[in-house]
Amino acid sequence: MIKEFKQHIDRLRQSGLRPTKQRLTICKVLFDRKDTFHFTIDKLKKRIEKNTKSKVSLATVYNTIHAFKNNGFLKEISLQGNKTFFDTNSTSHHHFYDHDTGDLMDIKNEDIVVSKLPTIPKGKKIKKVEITVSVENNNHNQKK
Amino acid sequence: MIKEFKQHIDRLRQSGLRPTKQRLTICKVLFDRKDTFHFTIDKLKKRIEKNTKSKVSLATVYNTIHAFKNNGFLKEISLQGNKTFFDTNSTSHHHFYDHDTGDLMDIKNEDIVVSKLPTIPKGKKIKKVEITVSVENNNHNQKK
DNA sequence: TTCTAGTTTAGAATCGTTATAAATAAAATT
DNA sequence: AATTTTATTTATAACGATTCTAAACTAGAA
Repeated sequence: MIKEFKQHIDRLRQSGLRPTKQRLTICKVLFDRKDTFHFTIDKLKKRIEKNTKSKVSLATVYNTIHAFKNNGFLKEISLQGNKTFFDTNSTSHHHFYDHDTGDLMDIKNEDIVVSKLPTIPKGKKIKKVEITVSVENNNHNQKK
Repeated sequence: MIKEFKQHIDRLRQSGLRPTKQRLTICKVLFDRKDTFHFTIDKLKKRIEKNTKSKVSLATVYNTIHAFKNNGFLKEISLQGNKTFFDTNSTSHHHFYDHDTGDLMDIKNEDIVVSKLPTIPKGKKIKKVEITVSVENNNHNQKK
């Protein structure tokens, strides 16, 4: 029972976050799976409701996701439009964005190479480089 | 008088948009200048109020900017967080995002080279590639 | 001049997110 | 183990950005 959560408890403690019931519930939903995935707050809330008996308030979902993001458990993804996406893959990587379906897919860091970068503004340093490759169906804008 | 707007009227007509007073006012504010720039709807509204006698309702600013974007007069810029930026430079290019000040700066297309791209998902083609280089002050996270 | 479809407008509605402040729970102290 | 402290959770209010609505207006066509 406790064992099930041992790793999550440790990780939370290491970041100075108290391992509360709610946070462990969210950890389970986010991290106890083989593959990483992308989500919006809204979708996560629904997934929690569907997959666990615990109830977590919307405010807590927001609080927790931000705490997780600030501690490097999650990445926030920049996308056009006003939807905010998060990614349980917190390693350095990039994304395909499917314009037709709204799907996001990871691009491994080694599958994309930037061989020339512009001069960085004076007094500044690079914090991160984000690349989004938008794709669409082959038959877009086809003449008949 | 009319001459002043001739080019804007032509461009609007070519896109099937009626050259209304409001659209021409916005065209003037956006395009009658030497340099391109980045803006939010909010900032544009204020600029219109300050630089012209005409008044344009907020709803019309939204309508017009979306029409302009859909017709390729403007680019929408993807950034983390929920602020939506537009760019009067509609040519293909990328951006520096200054994490400390919130400033956006253009990166010319030729100043950044992607020499390896991942395999595109089946049945899809690339629509666009967007690169955002986030920068921050050199002294960030410095130990004293 | 009249007609019609497109456009503008103020204001209401909606959406995602953050703030508030009271209740609760975890950890530290006794 | 009881008490105190501090962090966390919660429902709900508030907020800012954006979209919707439907009535008034206007450009261009007939």
